[in-house]
Amino acid sequence: MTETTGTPAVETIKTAIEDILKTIDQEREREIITRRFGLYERRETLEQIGELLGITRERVRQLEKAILARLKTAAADGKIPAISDAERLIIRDLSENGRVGRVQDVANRLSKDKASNNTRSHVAFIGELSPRFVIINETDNYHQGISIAENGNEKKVRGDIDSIVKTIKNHGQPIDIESLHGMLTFESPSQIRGLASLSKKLANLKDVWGLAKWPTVNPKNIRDKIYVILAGNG
DNA sequence: ACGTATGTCTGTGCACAGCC
DNA sequence: GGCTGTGCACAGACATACGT
Repeated sequence: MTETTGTPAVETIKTAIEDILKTIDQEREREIITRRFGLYERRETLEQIGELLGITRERVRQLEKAILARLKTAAADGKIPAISDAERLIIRDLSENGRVGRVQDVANRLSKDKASNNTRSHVAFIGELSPRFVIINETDNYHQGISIAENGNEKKVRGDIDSIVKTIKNHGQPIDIESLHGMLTFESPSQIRGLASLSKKLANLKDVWGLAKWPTVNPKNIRDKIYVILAGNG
């Protein structure tokens, strides 16, 4: 296994993850967390971890829940100092980018390149533990996201995303971020951009946003692409 | 539409410690 | 010894996502 060194930000977050894991006494509990969140390798299911540990998937779920609750309390009480450096980095990044966005995009920016799966998992894990963030779980309609806690809970963020999708749908054609900002009541255009990036129903071309099914923002074949170029040239 | 994989909820049994 | 609370572990039922 080769160890590559990432950017200082990526290394800081990696160190935080290691320090958090050190606060878990039992080997078994560390295994559950690292494997469930894919902190070192790819994510594993409850079933796979249960098989490894010789317990049922349900017991793994119960343990995972209990461990996370413990870690969250410790993090909220400031008992995991290592987490604060990582928090600061993520908060700074989000503050510069609309206070909300895809976990993958945050990880990419911190990596100054396409982030590794590990780095993405690390960012998501910090987001899960820290009370300063809210994680938006991935579903059919949303990418995995991270938001500053002041933006509201997961449900609120999903509602905000939905309102942007609805506005674009009603508009009926691709629209730029500034125009959307004029039509909605979000604090900044970049917040709209961050929220919109979380929707799987939306796509953008040069910061002009539309429904993902519209070829004008999401050209799928050469005909669409030619159309977009011609339309762009008037 | 259907079967399969995965995750979640609920109820139950067992072991153990502390207390009377 | 009997009672009670707690933690651990499991099975079954159900919900949801996903692939065919």
